Amino acid sequence: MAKLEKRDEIVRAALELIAENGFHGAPMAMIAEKAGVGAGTIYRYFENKDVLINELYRDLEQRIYTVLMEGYSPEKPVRERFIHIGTAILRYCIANPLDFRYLEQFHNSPYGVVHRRDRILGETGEKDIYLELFKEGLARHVVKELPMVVLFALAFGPLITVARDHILGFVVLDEALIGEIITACWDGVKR
Amino acid sequence: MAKLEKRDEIVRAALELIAENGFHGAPMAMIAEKAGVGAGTIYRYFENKDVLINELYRDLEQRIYTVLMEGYSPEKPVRERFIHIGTAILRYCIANPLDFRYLEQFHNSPYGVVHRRDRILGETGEKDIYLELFKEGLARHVVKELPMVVLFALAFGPLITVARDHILGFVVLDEALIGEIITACWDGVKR
Amino acid sequence: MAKLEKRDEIVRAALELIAENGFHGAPMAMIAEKAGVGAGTIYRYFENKDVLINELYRDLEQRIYTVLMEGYSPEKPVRERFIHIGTAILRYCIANPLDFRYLEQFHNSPYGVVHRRDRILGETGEKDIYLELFKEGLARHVVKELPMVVLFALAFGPLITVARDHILGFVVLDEALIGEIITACWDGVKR
Amino acid sequence: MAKLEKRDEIVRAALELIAENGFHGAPMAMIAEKAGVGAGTIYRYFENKDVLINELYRDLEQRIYTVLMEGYSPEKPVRERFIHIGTAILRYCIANPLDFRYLEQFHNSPYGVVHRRDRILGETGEKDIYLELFKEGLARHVVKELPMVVLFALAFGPLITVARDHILGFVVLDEALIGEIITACWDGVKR
DNA sequence: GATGAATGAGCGTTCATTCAT
DNA sequence: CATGAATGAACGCTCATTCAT
Repeated sequence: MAKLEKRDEIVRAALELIAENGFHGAPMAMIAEKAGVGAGTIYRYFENKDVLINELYRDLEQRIYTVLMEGYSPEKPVRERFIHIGTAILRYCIANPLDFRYLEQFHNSPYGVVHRRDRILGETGEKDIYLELFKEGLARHVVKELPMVVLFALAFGPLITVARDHILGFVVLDEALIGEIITACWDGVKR
Repeated sequence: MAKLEKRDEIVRAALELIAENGFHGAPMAMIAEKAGVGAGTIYRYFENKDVLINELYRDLEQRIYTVLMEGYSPEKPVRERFIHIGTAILRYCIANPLDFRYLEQFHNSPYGVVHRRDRILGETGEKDIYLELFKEGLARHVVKELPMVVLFALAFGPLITVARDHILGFVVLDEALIGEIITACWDGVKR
Repeated sequence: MAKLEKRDEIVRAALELIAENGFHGAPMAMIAEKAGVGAGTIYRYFENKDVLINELYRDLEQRIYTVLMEGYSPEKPVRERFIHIGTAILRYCIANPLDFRYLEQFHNSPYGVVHRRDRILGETGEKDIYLELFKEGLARHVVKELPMVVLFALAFGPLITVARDHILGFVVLDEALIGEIITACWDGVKR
Repeated sequence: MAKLEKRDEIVRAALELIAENGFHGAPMAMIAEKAGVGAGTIYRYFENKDVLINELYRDLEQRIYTVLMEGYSPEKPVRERFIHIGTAILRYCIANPLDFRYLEQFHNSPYGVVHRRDRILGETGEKDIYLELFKEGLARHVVKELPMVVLFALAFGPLITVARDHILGFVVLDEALIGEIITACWDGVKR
């Protein structure tokens, strides 16, 4: 097994276990077993469990960013781009429930708070697409004049909630419904 | 210290520690110390940690329900009632950040999932106001024809996100902004 | 409730709980509840749990001694007296399984060892009947010339084992079988 | 320390502490300390305390069975075989007092009851030698016509009692006395 | 005298991390 | 390098005992 393969196996195992059982439901020994490596080996790739959790998050964020950007054209109107991203996010969560569950575990934990606090200055990641989008929307007077953080909440908040409800089986999101949801979010954001 | 005082002290300590550090950042011994009681004493009031967590949640839910219902008039139009509740929720979260953090910890955990699943059949609690409200809104054709769960998400999702952002200091919610946010949520929900 | 009644209630409750669940299966609080007294009250009658356990044992021993002596005539032949006592012991164990279970718990525990060690000098209690009986048996040359302790083992050992087996339901002891067992024990002891 | 050595050290420490102080006088931490290992290490070899206790019992039973069978010839007369086994048991108990004390602790505890109940159907282990022996004895009309359980009691009960008395120092069993005791047991059992 | 709420030491067990092989 | 056995601090919880009422 090559070095990168091994790291990958560890990350995959950690993702799955943490997504399904939360942070305490994923002891290092269990991650190691699932990854097919020795328990000590994990520590060659990640200084400790915290680092593993944070790097896994960063990996995931990067992966999602790439997906969201597929077919994204900055020339299109704000509304269309908004719908593109929202739809992509929802589709991704539905197609990758483990990723979504992991992100939730992460955001709702001390890790998430620290992460957010770090973001406050140098914003990076998927939020930035929204940032750019909303900046343009504000300039063109097509979105409401609200703080960026609020616009983000109006656009993103409902998506998280429905994605969770879908994964837990409380609602079934098909393409039609996804479309309606994103439109409704746009209604909340648009001027 | 009277009997009820002691129970209260335990609940307060648990709330604070769990809100700030999550469930595993709040060992029973630490809760006991913060509450100023012996470790064993907690078990006179709560059968075990799970029970403590669930009762604390129920207490909180009850308290919030009472606040939300203050000044609520079922005769008023759907829109007005929607705004009343949304505003009350946001104000509560801002005024009681520990309560809000606790609710988040709870909802994003196995406890929360069980709780939600229980709700699906015999719905009870504060959500029911929304339920009733949206049912009427659907009957009067003033809200979008979407599954109840989705309407909840559109109405509630952004509130959670902005409340968290406020508590973390990413935005300052004043009365004016609260009003604008709730109105925007209504835009997302209304037909 | 009179003072002696209360003591009695405590002893009865302790006997039952310890007999059925062993020493750890009988917390002081549970004994108190079953006895219908406050937990602290037990400590007015018994200095601590060890004392309670030992006094309970002494009570039991006394009670059994009395029963064994019923209809016992020191003038009768050694063999007849042997059979009288053996039969009485077995009947008692069958009729009072809780007492028997308690005695077993006691003997097989640090308490029992201490108790036996205390006995080594000033022997007292039910064993003494045997002691006297065997002394006479030796003098009259009707029992084997073996150390007293060994005679005791030959006479008493099988009774304990069958009593336990009866209580656990592995054999049913009726009067006929009891007679055969005691006779067999006599065969072991007699010259 | 090799792997098997460590398991052995744990078993030895547990045997000694439990034999001397009973099950609750032998906390895992104390066993670990006596064995010269960390507390967590025990759990690499035994799933939990119950498993440790049961495996230790099984080890012991196996060891004793081997000793009892040394020089045992199934062709010899019933009486001779009875004496062989009885003598071997008594010698073993005297030579290995800790083993004997452990067995007593085990038999007089919930573990022992479960074990006995298991035996009642599919009998296995050292008792079976007696079983076979007594079956033959009954067929040849050399032992009394009593239930198997009672024959066991007559043969085995006194041995337990004298072994305990020897260990506690109430009697000194030399080879001559052992011979007399076993003969006396045979007197109890034989027709 | 009687009570039972309060205590905290001690239990069995888990798991992130280390380090000899 | 990779390993996984070993570690021990920390956890949730119990219960004999005390003491204010």
